[in-house]
Amino acid sequence: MSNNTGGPVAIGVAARLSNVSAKMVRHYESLGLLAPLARTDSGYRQYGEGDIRTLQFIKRGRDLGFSMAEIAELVGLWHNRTRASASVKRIAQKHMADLAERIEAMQAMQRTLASLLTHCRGDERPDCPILDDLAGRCC
Amino acid sequence: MSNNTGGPVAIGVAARLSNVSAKMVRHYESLGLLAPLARTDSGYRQYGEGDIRTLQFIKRGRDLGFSMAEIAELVGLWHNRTRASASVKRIAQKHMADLAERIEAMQAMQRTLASLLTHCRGDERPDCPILDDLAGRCC
DNA sequence: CTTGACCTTGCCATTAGGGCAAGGTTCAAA
DNA sequence: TTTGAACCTTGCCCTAATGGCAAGGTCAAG
Repeated sequence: MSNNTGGPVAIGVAARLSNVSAKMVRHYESLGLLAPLARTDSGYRQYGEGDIRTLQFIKRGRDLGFSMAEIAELVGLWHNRTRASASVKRIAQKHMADLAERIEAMQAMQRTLASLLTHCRGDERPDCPILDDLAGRCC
Repeated sequence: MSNNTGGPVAIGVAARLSNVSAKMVRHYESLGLLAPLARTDSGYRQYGEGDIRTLQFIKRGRDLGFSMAEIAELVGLWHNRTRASASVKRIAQKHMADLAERIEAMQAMQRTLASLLTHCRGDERPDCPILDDLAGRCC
């Protein structure tokens, strides 16, 4: 069922199957996220199905905004059959909190900018409340 | 009214007055955001009031999330008395749009994570819907 | 045998800074 | 006068995740 597609593949195929660039596939390997890879006699890396699945796992984690450090932890837990799901949940909750904090900071910027934008005519004339604010509108 | 605090100051004072690290003050100079600086005989940089105001302008721009490239444009417009406020407004609107896009991407991550988190018990047991999702829950 | 697509390693660039090191300067206190 | 602290200088390395390029080796089809 799972090895019906044949043996190991080269990096280009692994990249296409995981939707990760070959460059980043090598990078993830250098970060220790992949088990030691087989090589052909000529030095080409060989990726098995487990490697492809790990790459897909990493890709999905990146798409959800996890840092590489967090993904390294998650991959470790994924490969550890005696993990506690609490460990995974803790990482995900921390990431949620990080996201919330960053979103709030950006929303605060948005609010200030929105206010400035409503006051700026945006015409040919030089007077501009946005520049006035940046220059310290209080003085 | 404006030069009542005396002449040029050294980088540490400029840094404190603008709330920018001395390191970044030098960096902004290297980016061409400051007018050519005077130096003492011994090579110390000397900052005048205009330089301090420019540093404060940059700081405020950074706090609002503008990139250095955008700030360089804004500083140029600020120093240009014949600018059109439309040019400033265009930059600010572009930045607003960028912020909105990034916020939406992060909110999408949040939604997915929130859903996964509600399904994960987070106890001692290894089964974890979060890992299942990362591993490609469809298979 | 050639050509083109693929692979290898390695280095540089990006953003907006932080940090450290080695050395020169300034000023005030002892 | 000397000394020490606090300040300044340049320059180099580090971050996170990724793109890009270059020089060279490999493989398969024509």
